[in-house]
Amino acid sequence: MSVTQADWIEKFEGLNQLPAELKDELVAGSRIVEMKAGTVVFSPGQSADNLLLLLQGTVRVQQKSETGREVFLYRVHAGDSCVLTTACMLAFEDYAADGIAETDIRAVAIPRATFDDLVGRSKLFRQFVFRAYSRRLTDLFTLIDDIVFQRMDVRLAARLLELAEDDVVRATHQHLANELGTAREVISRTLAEFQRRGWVELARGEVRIMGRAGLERLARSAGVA
Amino acid sequence: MSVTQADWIEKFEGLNQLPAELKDELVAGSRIVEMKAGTVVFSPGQSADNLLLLLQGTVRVQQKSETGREVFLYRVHAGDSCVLTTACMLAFEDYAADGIAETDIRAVAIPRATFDDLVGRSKLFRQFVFRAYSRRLTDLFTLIDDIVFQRMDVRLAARLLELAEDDVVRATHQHLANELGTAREVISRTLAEFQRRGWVELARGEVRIMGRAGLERLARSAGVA
DNA sequence: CGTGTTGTGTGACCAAGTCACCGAAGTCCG
DNA sequence: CGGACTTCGGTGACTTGGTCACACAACACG
Repeated sequence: MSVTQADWIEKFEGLNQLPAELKDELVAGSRIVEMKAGTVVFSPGQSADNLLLLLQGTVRVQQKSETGREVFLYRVHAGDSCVLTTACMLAFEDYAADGIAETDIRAVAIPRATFDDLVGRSKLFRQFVFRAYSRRLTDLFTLIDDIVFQRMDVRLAARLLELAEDDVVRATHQHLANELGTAREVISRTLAEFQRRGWVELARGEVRIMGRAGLERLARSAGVA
Repeated sequence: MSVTQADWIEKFEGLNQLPAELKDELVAGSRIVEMKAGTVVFSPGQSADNLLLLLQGTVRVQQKSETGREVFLYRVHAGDSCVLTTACMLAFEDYAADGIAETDIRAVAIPRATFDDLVGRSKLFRQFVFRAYSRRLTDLFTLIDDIVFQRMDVRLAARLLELAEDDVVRATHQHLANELGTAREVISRTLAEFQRRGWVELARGEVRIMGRAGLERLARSAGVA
């Protein structure tokens, strides 16, 4: 098992340059966890005792609004910035968002003690943590920017391209609406318009992309003055 | 001078409990800076070499959108969370927002080296930094929530109450529009409505609050189901 | 006292969110 | 198979918010 254990650390740019001694400590002090799709990975009120690094799957981070609706905040993919509960770890005060596994996931759980120790001892590890953190912040900035200034059709086009696998997006209109923080009807109407233009074909629970070109042109028409 | 220098550290809950030795190092390794109202405190592309702790005044943090307009992100007050450029310090990649002094300000500048050293050595200092950071995050979450779900009149009412000094808000409609990420016309219309209800009186460049009660009731009607 | 400049008011129009409701497509049984 | 139920998508009427164009009032300054 120690082979697979030692393995994951190399996947994280920023961690793979740690001195061997710290790598060992990190590997020894953490364990690998698996969760089913749909699991609530973390939620407000539940203090996070572990920092999670996502190895496989995706986690959706959202906030339940006071009005009961949800706001999609960001999505954590395996491999990219990956630090999931940094915020959660650091949040001594309540963390307002919760995270839900969208797929089955595998992650490395680093206990708070190990985490804190490493932050204290390694400049590289600090950089890793801080960088992930600041990426989250910039993501939120651009999200706000999008929400405030971007037209829905543009945002939807972009999101469809992001979510597509083999030019197919498996999601109900309601799901898409949640992702973009809007109403189902708006999505339905916009998709209908896309269909009218021949860019997509619609079926229950899925959107087939027929003309990437059109969607891409619209999506890129973002900040064009 | 060392008296006033040593003084500021006590103002920050979280720092004032540091062991004397580290306090000395922090004081020795930092300096106090002053800036005029209107100064750009930090901006994208300009790597922040100092962590700033705000002692006096307020700084407005905003993002210039690609479309040229501005989004107000948050405001840093002296005394409260205070960590201004944490994000900036940590942002090895580009920090997308910029900060502008709204008033004349005084701040403590902690060079990156000192900062990093302290983060490495003191658990308390780490907590201080992380807590400030997570507060920023939660602020952004609630901001997003507001933008997506809250009506403009509610948000405007709340903001007026926040900004009022002696029941007077000195700001043009354009300023208020920027704060809330909306258009001037919307503010004008909403204020006109408030005036019709006898809650405010309008004059060029200022809003006088005549009936706090009404505004407060509206502002609190937030997440009421 | 004219002449810009800046702040505010207004109407027309479009984009987006809300509400109410319907029908179509799946699901689950007996 | 057929009916009952649930989920998903479509649609029209209406409200709120954002955009555009333009008029005018308040101030600033020579």
